[in-house]
Amino acid sequence: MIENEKHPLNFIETIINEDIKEGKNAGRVHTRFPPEPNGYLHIGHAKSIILNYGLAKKYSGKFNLRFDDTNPTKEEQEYVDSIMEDVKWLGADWEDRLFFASDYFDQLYEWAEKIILAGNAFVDDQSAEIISEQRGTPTKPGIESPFRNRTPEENLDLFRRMKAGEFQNGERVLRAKVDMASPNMHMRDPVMYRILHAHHHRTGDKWCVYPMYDWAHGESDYLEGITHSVCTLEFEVHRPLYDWFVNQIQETDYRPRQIEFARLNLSYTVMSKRKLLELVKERYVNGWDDPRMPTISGLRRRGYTSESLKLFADKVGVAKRNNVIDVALLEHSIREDLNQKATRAMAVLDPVKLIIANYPDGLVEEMETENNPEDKDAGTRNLPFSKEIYIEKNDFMIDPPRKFFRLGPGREVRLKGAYIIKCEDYKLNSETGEIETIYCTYDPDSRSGMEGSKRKVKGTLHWVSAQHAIDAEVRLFDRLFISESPEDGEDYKTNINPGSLKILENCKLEPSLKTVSPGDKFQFQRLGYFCVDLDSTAEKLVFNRTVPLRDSWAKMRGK
RNA sequence: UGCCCGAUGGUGUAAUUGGCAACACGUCUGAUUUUGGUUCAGAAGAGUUCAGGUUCGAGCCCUGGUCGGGCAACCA
Repeated sequence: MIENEKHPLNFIETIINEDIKEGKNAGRVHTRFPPEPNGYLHIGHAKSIILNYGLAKKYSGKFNLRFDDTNPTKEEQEYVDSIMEDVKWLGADWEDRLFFASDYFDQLYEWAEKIILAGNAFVDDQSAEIISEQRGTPTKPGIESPFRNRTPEENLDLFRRMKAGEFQNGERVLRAKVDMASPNMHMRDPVMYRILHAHHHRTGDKWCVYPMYDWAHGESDYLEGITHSVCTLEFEVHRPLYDWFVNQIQETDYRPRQIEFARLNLSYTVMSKRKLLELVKERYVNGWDDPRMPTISGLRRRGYTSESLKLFADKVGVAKRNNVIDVALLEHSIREDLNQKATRAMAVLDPVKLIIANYPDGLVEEMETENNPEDKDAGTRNLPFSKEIYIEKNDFMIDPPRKFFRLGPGREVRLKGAYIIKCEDYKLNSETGEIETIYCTYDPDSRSGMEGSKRKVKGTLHWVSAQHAIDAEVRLFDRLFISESPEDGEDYKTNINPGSLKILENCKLEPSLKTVSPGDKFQFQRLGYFCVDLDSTAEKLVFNRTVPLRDSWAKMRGK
């Protein structure tokens, strides 16, 4: 349970091992994922979910999903629903432990009264501005509120009246009495409750005082028996306060422990909820689940599998230093997964007609082809072949360079799973000058499987029989931002990639793809991994390109 | 002029109680290949932020600097 010989321990596992060794919390491990329902989850959250759930599994512990819903002005049911869907999709199973911080409002309130009675919290009548001024700055100590020394009785009375709704928003707050001179700003008599006459998505209008994060979070952990409360680095300075609050209410020697790790950053994208919200609201993308978004729902729609995200999280690791992960690592992870699983298919995205002059008119042959060379159990299917086919426009060049292993005048090429053909002639469009038709002959003895097919031929092309082809729209995505770190400049929006979405209307697919449904994943041979989009219907098929195949030819040409 | 973190190839993460830096991605060769994919073989690339110290020996320990990040919502 402690060791995993495949991987060295990350620093959190090291801590957990020590805790277990020391017998802390009876050796239990219990983690949680605590999202605020004020936006959709992104791949950074995926890292956290996979980490927290993974720790629970590894140590035979438990994992909770808890919504941190202490601010009714920002939170919505829509987000709760999407978050649950995403966490579930990632395979993190909270079993019967779905919680909300709002479940604990009564308990929290009761504890707050106790802390008041103990003389460790007081009601402050001052405005937010004044309180903020008195707090000082990181280099200058704060000064104490004039209301700091009210009697517990007066504080209790005031707090009860706050709860009863006698005051307006902002009129009073409950503050913990810690230390206004602390070098840690968070210890300078932090606010525990503020007055918010707002409708809460779960508790309705029952409350008009709402707990602040620092007060609610650690106590929620405590109530749930969380042992290791994993969060991101920016909460590091909150830890003393986390511990202070737990100290106020602690009854046994059980203690939750906050551990901070570095959040995930990805090159060529933004990760803050605020910015993602902006992209959605200002229509730079088509919603939270736009396949270009780094959201979990966007990645899912794009064709990413949850397994690929786990592979990714594994490669990324867990540490405390700030990082920027190359998107290439994400792309590698999905290729790694899909290469094993995706059914291969023939699809021509930018078609040009090719006529095989010596192939019998009207003949249709069924070409048996394997569904996945990486998986023998995937079986085979038949592809119809005929005199007129489509190939990819960029698989033909009139005057090809030496290293171009594709079709050109006088050149021979293999049609994957079918015959070897030779280009005899071509015709250009009289107006545009673009290639319009390619004329070839085929070698009847070169059908796949025949002796004649064993010849060495430079290139192999994918193709689709013209008369059997079905039409589809294919959406190609590029990175949403031009810049590797779009948040560096003044305004990240100036770095938006105007060409991040390209829609191809006239794609030709092999007929077996007629009956696909949204979410189905394929490798379009020689092109990349594609999945059926949510917009796809039987009348109009729509595919998303998840990621292209590695392309050493494109790389050569780029140089 | 405060407090808290962090610093290892281009990127990310490792390095048993201190024992001459490993893995992954990326890059570059070559082989195989009816996907210019996959697979396989190999290469380049850091001497661990700097300066001292302890030690037979330091990426790991100590001291001091430098650089980077975080902290001053009635947000989380």
